Amino acid sequence: MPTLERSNPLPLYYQLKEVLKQQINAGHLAPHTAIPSEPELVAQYHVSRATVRQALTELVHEGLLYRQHGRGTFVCEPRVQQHIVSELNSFTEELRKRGLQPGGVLIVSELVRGTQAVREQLRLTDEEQVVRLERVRTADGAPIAYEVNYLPYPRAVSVYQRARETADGSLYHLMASEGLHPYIAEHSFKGDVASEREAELLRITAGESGIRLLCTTFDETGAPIEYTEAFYPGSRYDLRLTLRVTK
Amino acid sequence: MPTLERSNPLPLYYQLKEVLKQQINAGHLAPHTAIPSEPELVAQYHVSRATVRQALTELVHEGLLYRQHGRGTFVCEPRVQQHIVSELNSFTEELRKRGLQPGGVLIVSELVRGTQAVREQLRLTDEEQVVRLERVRTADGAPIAYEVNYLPYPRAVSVYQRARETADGSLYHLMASEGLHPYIAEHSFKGDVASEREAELLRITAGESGIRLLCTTFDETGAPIEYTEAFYPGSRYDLRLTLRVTK
DNA sequence: CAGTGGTCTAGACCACTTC
DNA sequence: AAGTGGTCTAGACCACTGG
Repeated sequence: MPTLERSNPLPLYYQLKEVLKQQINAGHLAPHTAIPSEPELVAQYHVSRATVRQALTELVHEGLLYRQHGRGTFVCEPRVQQHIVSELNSFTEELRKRGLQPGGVLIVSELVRGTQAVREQLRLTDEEQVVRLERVRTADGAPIAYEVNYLPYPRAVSVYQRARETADGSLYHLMASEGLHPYIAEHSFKGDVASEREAELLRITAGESGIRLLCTTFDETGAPIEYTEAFYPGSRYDLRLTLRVTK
Repeated sequence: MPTLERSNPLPLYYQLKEVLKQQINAGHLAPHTAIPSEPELVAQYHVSRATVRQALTELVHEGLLYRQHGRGTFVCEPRVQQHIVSELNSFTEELRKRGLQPGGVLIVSELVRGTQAVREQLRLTDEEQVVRLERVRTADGAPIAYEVNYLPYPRAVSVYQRARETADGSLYHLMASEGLHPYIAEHSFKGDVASEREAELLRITAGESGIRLLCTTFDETGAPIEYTEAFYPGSRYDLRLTLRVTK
């Protein structure tokens, strides 16, 4: 059994979380089996019950454990933790999970005024400009999605300067390295058909059905930091989400 | 300032949550303004700091507050709390929010063996049966979605017996009243076109584009309790999700 | 009944932000 | 330096589950 290090700068509850996560992922704790009780964890790891409970409560929120009053704490089935995030916010990670090589082509990177819809989403005045990135996302080299991203200028000036890096990487990773941290993402989408330009870039026929996605992301304070318009052909890509319902 | 009742069977941290929620929703606490500090709340409500922190931590998880180390705790902007849930799991509530009258027509309610896909999702053997509900969902009387729900039999026998109630109400509400509580929902969807049967029921033309949705819901223990196949015409319905990204 | 998680207290020290 | 949230302790009593 691993021990927690008090000399470690990481908090004890966090270290305990990592130990439990590791045991779950390694298969030492099978789904629906009980983990040690709270008093047992207190004794095993020499921490207070409050510290144990902080670790367990967060793991419950993250969907790795569930509690039953009077019975114990149990391991959840491994259904794709935080799939929502990896799916819609880090397209590249999701593809890697599926064994596909993520990539992309940066078609246009420019500074524009933006349409009214874009300015509204990013809460910009008519004078302010936006960074506009137009991309085709690929998996194993094959085009799978058409995507246009808008970011507020000059806040995202460094993303504009390093736009080429988004072609084969994730825009969200680039944004994070520039201090732009998505916290909430609002998606709206509907069934739609490909425009002629999209069909040409995705090598499909115009009018083919797919998903039209609009997404605005906000930082922790609710300030909009990015807006995306995208088209996913139905024949190429299954979106897959896991939504955790709060009781 | 409201006070917390120690004679109230509801926990103190829960009462405090409700008080703060009410103040936020009533507009007494504007977005991005700081709420009282933790020591202040301790003094105001005569509870320990741990109790205050439990209330605040849950409100942060629910997206009503955000914390900044060394600065304070602030009110989030009111972006559709738990929109994921209301949108995809309680269709009727979502429509009401939009000022539309939700309704539906129960076309078929039957006990069948189910296709292989259905039995796999619900983890049933070849012998076990499923409850199959075929519905058209409506808003202000106009058809907006075609939906087929499958539930394990005999666990969901009471849903089968009361199937008519799902026509104008929510299946999830009926399930809840029968002890079936969705905890996780897995959705997959893609752009697709309407079949002839769907087109007829939805009064659109066959081949019109829309979203094909597959959804499996699980209870707290990870046991599958419901499986849905649905089609939303693109011309009738914008799905709208709010995803909260965990840091 | 014993064991589990659920709630709560009254402290303590620390890291971070602001002035 | 003062105030904020972040972490942690060592207790306590309660409600629920199971044998």
